[in-house]
Amino acid sequence: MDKDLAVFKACSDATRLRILFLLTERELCVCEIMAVLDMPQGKISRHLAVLKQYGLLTGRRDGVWIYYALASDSSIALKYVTVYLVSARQVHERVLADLDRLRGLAGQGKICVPQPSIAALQAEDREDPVLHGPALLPGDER
Amino acid sequence: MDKDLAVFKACSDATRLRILFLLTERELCVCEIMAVLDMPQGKISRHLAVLKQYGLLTGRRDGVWIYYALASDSSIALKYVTVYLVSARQVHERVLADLDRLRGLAGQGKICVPQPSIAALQAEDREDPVLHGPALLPGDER
DNA sequence: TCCTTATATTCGTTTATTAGGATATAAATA
DNA sequence: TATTTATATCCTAATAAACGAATATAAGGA
Repeated sequence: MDKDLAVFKACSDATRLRILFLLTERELCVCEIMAVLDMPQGKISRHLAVLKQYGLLTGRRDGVWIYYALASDSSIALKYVTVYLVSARQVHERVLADLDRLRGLAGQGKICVPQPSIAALQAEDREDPVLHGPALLPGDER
Repeated sequence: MDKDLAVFKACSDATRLRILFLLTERELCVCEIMAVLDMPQGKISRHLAVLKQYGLLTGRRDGVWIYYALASDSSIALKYVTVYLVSARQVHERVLADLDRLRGLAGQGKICVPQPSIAALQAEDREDPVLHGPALLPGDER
């Protein structure tokens, strides 16, 4: 029961819930989540740590970036929460807005790089500064 | 989204989660929950108030007793939580023990009265129910 | 090696939550 | 009306959670 309890605790914060909804779209790195939610880096990182600690997320490092994704079925509660997320994401205004913003960011290539390993190789071949985008320092607000 | 958030907050406490599991069995009055969980009355009442305030429970007064029951579908999250409760109640050791204890109590008739409606009928025989004032339920404003 | 970037973590403070104990209220009954 | 029972609420201390700001770490590249 403790694992289930942890899942509910993880979901009982507005920021974390928004992050979970975003991750129903695809795996995301921290800077993407920061950009969509418009929140400082430390805050996002802390919440991601909580979500991961409670077993809702997995993290995978790819170079400098760390991509987070929804964990699958680490507890009974998580199974149902996942189904909830996929279902409710099409209903809540705020979630829809967040997802729109996420897709918008991806199109402009301003934040991070969708496939960092490939992009890094391409960047070496041609000199395209737009791909790298503006520096995003911890604590930057937009 | 706020309603869903409230549901997760409501579920993110061990005592409240146990109460919710108990209520998958049937509606219960406070003293039954007290007896099963072996916790002081004020604590149980407070948690029930939280659950009701967050929309997870309904309360109905029957004489001196107030019976609480799971609310149905007051939000998207609650719908999925309810399905979770019914599914997970057969899995978690502690929940199984709680449910056993609940059934044991009912058999002995020591706590409250198993069929409150009968007690209400008995009361109606002697006195005109119209004379009774409106019931005060937790969370109601005076 | 040094610098930059992305991310994590620590620190101190503020703001919820929770619990225990005491008290209040509502209904039933004598 | 007074008493008893079931339940709700209030008060205060203890605990946990969240935040902003600052600092630390880890990887990549010059």
